[in-house]
Amino acid sequence: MAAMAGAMNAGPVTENPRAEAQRERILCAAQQCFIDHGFHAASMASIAETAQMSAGLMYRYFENKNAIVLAIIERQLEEGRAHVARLRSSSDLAADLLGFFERWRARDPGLMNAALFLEMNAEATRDPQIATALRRSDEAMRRDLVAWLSRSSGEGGIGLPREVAVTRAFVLQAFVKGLAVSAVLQAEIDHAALEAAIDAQVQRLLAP
Amino acid sequence: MAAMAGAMNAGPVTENPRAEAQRERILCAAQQCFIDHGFHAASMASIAETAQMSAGLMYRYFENKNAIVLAIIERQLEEGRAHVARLRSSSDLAADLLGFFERWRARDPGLMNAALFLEMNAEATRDPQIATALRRSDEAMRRDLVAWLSRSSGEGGIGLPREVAVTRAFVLQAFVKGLAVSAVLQAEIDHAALEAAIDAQVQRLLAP
Amino acid sequence: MAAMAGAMNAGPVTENPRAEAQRERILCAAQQCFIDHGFHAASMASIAETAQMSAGLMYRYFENKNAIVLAIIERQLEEGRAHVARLRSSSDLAADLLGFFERWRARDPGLMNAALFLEMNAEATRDPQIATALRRSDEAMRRDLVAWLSRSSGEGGIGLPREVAVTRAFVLQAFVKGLAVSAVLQAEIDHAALEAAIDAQVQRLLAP
Amino acid sequence: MAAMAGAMNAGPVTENPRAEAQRERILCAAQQCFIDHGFHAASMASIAETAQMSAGLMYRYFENKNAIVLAIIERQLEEGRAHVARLRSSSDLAADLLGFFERWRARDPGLMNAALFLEMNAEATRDPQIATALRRSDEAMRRDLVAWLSRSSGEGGIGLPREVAVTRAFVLQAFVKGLAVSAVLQAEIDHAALEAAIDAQVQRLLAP
DNA sequence: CATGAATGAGACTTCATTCAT
DNA sequence: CATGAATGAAGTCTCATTCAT
Repeated sequence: MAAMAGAMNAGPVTENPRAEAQRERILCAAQQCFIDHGFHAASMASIAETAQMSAGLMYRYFENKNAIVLAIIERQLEEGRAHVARLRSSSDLAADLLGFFERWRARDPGLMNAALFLEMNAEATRDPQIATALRRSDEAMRRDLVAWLSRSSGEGGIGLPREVAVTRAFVLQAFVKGLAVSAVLQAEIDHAALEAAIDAQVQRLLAP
Repeated sequence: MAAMAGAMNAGPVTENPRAEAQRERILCAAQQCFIDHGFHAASMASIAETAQMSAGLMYRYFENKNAIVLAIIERQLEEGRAHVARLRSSSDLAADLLGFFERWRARDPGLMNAALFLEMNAEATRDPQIATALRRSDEAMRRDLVAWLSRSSGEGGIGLPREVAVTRAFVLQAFVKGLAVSAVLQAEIDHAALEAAIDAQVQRLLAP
Repeated sequence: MAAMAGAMNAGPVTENPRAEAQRERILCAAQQCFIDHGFHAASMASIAETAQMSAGLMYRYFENKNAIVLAIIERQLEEGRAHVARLRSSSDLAADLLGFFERWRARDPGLMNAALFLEMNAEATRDPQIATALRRSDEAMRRDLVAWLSRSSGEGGIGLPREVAVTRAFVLQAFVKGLAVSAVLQAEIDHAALEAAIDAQVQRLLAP
Repeated sequence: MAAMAGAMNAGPVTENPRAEAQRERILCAAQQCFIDHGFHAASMASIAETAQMSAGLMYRYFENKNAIVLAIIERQLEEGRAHVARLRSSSDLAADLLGFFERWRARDPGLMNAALFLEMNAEATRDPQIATALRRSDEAMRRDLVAWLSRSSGEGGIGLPREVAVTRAFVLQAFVKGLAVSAVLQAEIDHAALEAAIDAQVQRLLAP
């Protein structure tokens, strides 16, 4: 079973390591360019230059510029989802929220980039493929959230009734997204006070 | 104060009504195009067609495409700020939040468009002019919010201590922004339950 | 009636003389380039240069390179058809055939170009739009031919029975096309002898 | 004579059978691709894929794409010429012409392809190498034709005077080419009537 | 004031060809 | 002998912007 699961994920990686490394190089470069200039303004030429390869070569690994955009989006979404899976307690959550905010504000490159996140949501309004990807990821995250909220506290959950958990998860997601938006303006805000406020919010959100 | 603010904006309005009408036509067209295709993908030609005028004429009223983008952004921000100014009680707030969410989800054309809002925030990351505009608007809204939160309830406020109000305002803003983001995916959500959850959030947010 | 017919043809011409002149410039340039390099090898840039305008401008008058190709094809076909309409007697035909051959061989620019004709037929094999255009023109020419062959000689026709005329028209068309193909190699051939041979062929083709 | 002709072509065949097999694979693939997409639109990559070999390998057997085109043209010409060599009587000729037409129309892969034939003639207009190849083949076929037409009927010929034969051969060639052109449009035509018409044409063409 | 024709830069993409492995 | 990754040039097309009319 574990082997199978491994095989399922490893498939493309191990099948052709060289190709996968190239895809990786392209995606990293693309991510940088998209962050710097946006999906539309970033040119294939600039991505190629960042990836240190010819523009034509990228078409061996991606059908389209659009395919690259999609891949970047999927990637960022997966990364975001991984964070949710790690939640354990209410104090975790408050700390995480504050942590995310600070890292978004600092434009930590290891995290889902806030500007990219906003742009992909805006684009979802117009591109059905992106909308589908986003919706799927959004729902998956909400499912994880609901599972965590409705699990008993003995099992590392919060112990909310299921119906309540669904709406709370939605509100929580909205709050997280809002922190991402707020982070892009890099407003100066008192850290300790913010921590208290977020903490209070979270308390209420997780209360029965 | 109100007079000053009015005077600052009124300049172009009273100077030349004809020109202002033209600007208005262009901005309406541009807003539609930007919503439909995004800031970059919308072409000057499509805006001109929507505005039923020649492409060249637009350059008589706006220096370039970027100036139109900026103007649209300022416009949307002003509109958003107007809503905040009307807040009076905590029940107002909860109802407003739910109302905004539903109208964003329905893509109500009379409201600040969610996709546009996301895109302008993303763009603020890259364009200092947009960043400044957004930051100014954001701070103004927060000031209004803080004023309302810290005014005594006898004067139609909430009566929070000033230091507390500042952070609460920030958190509240984040929550509103998050609702805008959440609205673009048009997820199905139980309306009554959401109302309850938002209400509870607001209660906490406004509690002493 | 004449006025109507005039209006019908003049439509695009008189509607916007400037635009029509530009289209004409483009088409002339395109024809030259297509003759010189073929439909595929001729670049939009080379056409633009020949037409002495920027490449981008051509897209104001034609949606596509393909649209230009199509227009050129239709144009050549119309021109070809006009010749058939003028046939009156069997001596006309023999003289015309020889005349066509010589002009094809000399690459007379005022005539349907042989290389272009071959290429468009080859392309008809792959592009349904071109196939349709060619087929329509081919059939129209054959109808004209049949009409002429089956009209009584008193009315300037040949007086063949209708069923016979149909096949003869087909064979005659094939022969004409074959002369076009033969012309591209510019073989040296005794003119007088060729005239006699063509004459004999035509005699037989028009005999009862 | 036959030995000499054989020797001229045999060079590469006997020198290295392996290499010749590879060339053959490439040429078959190229022919298919050229028929499907035309000389220009067919890519080396598609030819390589059809030939089930790497793109790079083809350059071991052909200097460049143009060399492949040339080889394909020579090949098709040889094939065409082989048919002429088999002519024996006037009834042969009429039957052959009809047969060719039907097979061209049906796009019989075993026969010189009509679209390819047209394209190579068009290209001969621009590429001197192709022109030379075509002219040589054309003349060779005409010589064969003249030989047959001027041979006495006792020796399986038609018995025309030589000067007459030259022109008749030219006209006959033109007619055959015309049938090839006509075949690409795949017009519906009454088979029996066409047979009669072709027969009559041929009668006249071979008459003294 | 208004038009829309015109330009030129630049975007995406394809492809013949080469070369390290 | 064979591969296929890599390149660079070239091709089609779009678009913000200008300017003669």
